[in-house]
Amino acid sequence: MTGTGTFKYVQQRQTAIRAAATVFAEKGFHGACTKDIAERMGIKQGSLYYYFKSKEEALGEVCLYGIQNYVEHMATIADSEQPFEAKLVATVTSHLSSYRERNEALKVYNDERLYLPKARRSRLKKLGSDYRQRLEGIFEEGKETGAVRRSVDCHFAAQAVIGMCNAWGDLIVRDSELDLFEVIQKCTDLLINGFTKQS
Amino acid sequence: MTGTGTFKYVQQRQTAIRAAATVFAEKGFHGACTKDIAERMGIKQGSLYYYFKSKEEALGEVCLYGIQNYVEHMATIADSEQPFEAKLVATVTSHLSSYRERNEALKVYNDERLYLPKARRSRLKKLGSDYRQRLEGIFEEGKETGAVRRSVDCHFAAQAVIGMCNAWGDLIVRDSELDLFEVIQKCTDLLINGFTKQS
Amino acid sequence: MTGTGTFKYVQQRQTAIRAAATVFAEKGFHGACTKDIAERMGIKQGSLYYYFKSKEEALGEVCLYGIQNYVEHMATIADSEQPFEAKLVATVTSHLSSYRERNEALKVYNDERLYLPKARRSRLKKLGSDYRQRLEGIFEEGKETGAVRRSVDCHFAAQAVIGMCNAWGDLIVRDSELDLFEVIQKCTDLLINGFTKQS
Amino acid sequence: MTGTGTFKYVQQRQTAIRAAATVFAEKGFHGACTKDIAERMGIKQGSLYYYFKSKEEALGEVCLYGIQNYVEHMATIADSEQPFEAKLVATVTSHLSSYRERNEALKVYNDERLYLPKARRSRLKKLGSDYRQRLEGIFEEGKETGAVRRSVDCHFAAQAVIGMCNAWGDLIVRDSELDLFEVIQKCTDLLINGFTKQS
DNA sequence: AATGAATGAGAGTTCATTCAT
DNA sequence: TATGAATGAACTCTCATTCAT
Repeated sequence: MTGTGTFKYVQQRQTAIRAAATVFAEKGFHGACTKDIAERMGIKQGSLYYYFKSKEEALGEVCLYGIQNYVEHMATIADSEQPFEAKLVATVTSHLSSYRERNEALKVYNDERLYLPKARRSRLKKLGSDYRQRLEGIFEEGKETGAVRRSVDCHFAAQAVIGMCNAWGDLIVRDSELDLFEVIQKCTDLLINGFTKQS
Repeated sequence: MTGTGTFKYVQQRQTAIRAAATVFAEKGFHGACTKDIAERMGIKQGSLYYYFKSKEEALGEVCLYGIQNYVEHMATIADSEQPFEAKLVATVTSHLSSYRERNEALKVYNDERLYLPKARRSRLKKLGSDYRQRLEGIFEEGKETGAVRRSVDCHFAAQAVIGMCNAWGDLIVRDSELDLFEVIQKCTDLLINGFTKQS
Repeated sequence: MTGTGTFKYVQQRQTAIRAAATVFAEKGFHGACTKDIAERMGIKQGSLYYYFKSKEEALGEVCLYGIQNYVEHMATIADSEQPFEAKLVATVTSHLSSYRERNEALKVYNDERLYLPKARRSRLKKLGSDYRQRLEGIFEEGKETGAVRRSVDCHFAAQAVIGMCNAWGDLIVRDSELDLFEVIQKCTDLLINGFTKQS
Repeated sequence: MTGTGTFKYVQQRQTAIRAAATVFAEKGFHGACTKDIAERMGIKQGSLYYYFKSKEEALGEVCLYGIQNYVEHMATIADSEQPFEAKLVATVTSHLSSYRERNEALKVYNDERLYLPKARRSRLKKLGSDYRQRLEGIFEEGKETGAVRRSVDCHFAAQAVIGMCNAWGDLIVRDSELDLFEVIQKCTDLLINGFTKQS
């Protein structure tokens, strides 16, 4: 790996990451083989190793790519000056939209990251924790302004939002006909109002 | 294969299924190897094939074991004579409790079933659909009795409940210290009331 | 690797070690391939791994096999009650005979042991040092009894004997027509008398 | 390939040969890789092929470089007008000094030459035989002048000298603290007088 | 004179699976 | 009912080599 800096190199590496994302998402890390990845980007199997030191490194890069900018989004949302409900909508929108755009990479992050070597996994974990903590912060803010019920456990709430988004994310990835905005709207409605009739 | 029906045979097969569940849950179907499964139940690799025709069959059995009685529960719940909210609580309770008892098998069903050959997968799918449809039914009933808001999309609602339960199920499997009943209570609270202040 | 204790297992493993010795001796560790080893013993490549965890382990076993009983011989010789010259003859005989019997394994020990992982290498090194030290001891004894000139450096002498035996060992392995006893006799003659005319 | 004759080209090729020598000496021919060689001389892997047609050719050049001038030395020594013992000292000195200067190349010649294609190997072999024959000649001369015992087998003697020098050469390469002249002196002492007390 | 990119052959290793015992 | 031994296919990874630039 010499031409690490070249324009073409950087570009091809991106292609490789996306190809890996697709294949890992479909077959899982262990079920996928490097040949599939290489073929998907139009090179031969061995050539993949010009871009990744190992299959594992490819997984790492895919995971990183998957969450990176969705974690960044969250920072923007959390720091913005909006009422609670707007922030919640923004969060769900960002999260689910990510699934449409970086669909596979995000799915891979969720399902396969645990096959990463410890060192790499904990670096990613930090990013994930940041995300959850900021979301918790949004709920706490909501409690202070009175938008959120006092009885709500903010830690639980953040986890639940993430869990639900990921569950729907899976469905979104699998079924490309799903109307993204409908899902977003219904999710936020559930999170805000629950299913039962308001008295 | 002589004593296929023997008591001991049946019992050992159950042991095998549970061993497979554990191993598949931890390493995924492709990441796991038959040797691991065999060792976990104290027999040698080759002997596994006395109980399963193939690794794939083992996966099938695990998945079936994973959802079987939780689907049956649902039938009971749906057919019972209770108000909407009670049925919802019962559903969440049943679903999450399953994760504590058959934890791994259920996780395997969720994460690995797609590696099953088509025929087998669609048989399981039917069970899954049954489950979702009955849950949808509960929501529709709720609407009729006025317990559920008219604006709620029952299909979406059922999916959302399942998604959230699975997301928490994952956490439950991973972290055995989580208080199951607390989770159940908070989930139902969210589903019923949402997070925002009731007016 | 289960049947570690079986008779057949132990026997086949020995066969494997000898096959590996032959192949490593001929092509060197890195130049050899596991397929060659397997074929030489009449099994398929993959089956080799029933007997060795890795190619490297095979190398380790070959090296051990190569020096083991020749180190043991040396202990017997050193502890025996013979005059210096008899011990020297015995040493050269034992060393060179080993090359005829375990020819390849010994060659492999000499040429390839440095490709072993550190841990294993140092365990072998200890055996080698033992050998040299005992040989040194023989020379020191020789000095005391007056058989060896006072000016001789015993450390150097031991090293030289070993070096010469290995050099001839190589030739012996390569050329199976060489008369072993002639070589032994000439070597000891050189070591005892040198090449020049006695005054 | 335009500037094949250029001064810079010739010089770089020498650098390449020496780099190859070092790497082959350390890892063996098959254990070494062209990337290592390239890196050691500060160029990229592919660029090596500007200087060598193949890895094998590199090995050939290294071997040649290794023995060339030490064979030439021998011619000078053999043709000189000196008594036997002086010639023997000169031979040992030349041989062992070579190890200090061209250490790796000579080691490579000894250990790896057999991986050369036949044609090239036999060309080198001729050089080696020349060397041995001239050395044999020295011993025969010695016999005629009465310096060497009549009972000595000249062919064996030459072989033994070479063998011992190579064995010590190995140690010299490995341990750079060894006092070269001490080794030379002790070797010649052994070859001339043997280890036992002169009567 | 040198390099980045790619290739393809082959290596070591793993593993589901089979089968005689 | 279970096992030891073996297999063969698949997979990851390495590397000598090529070639346009």
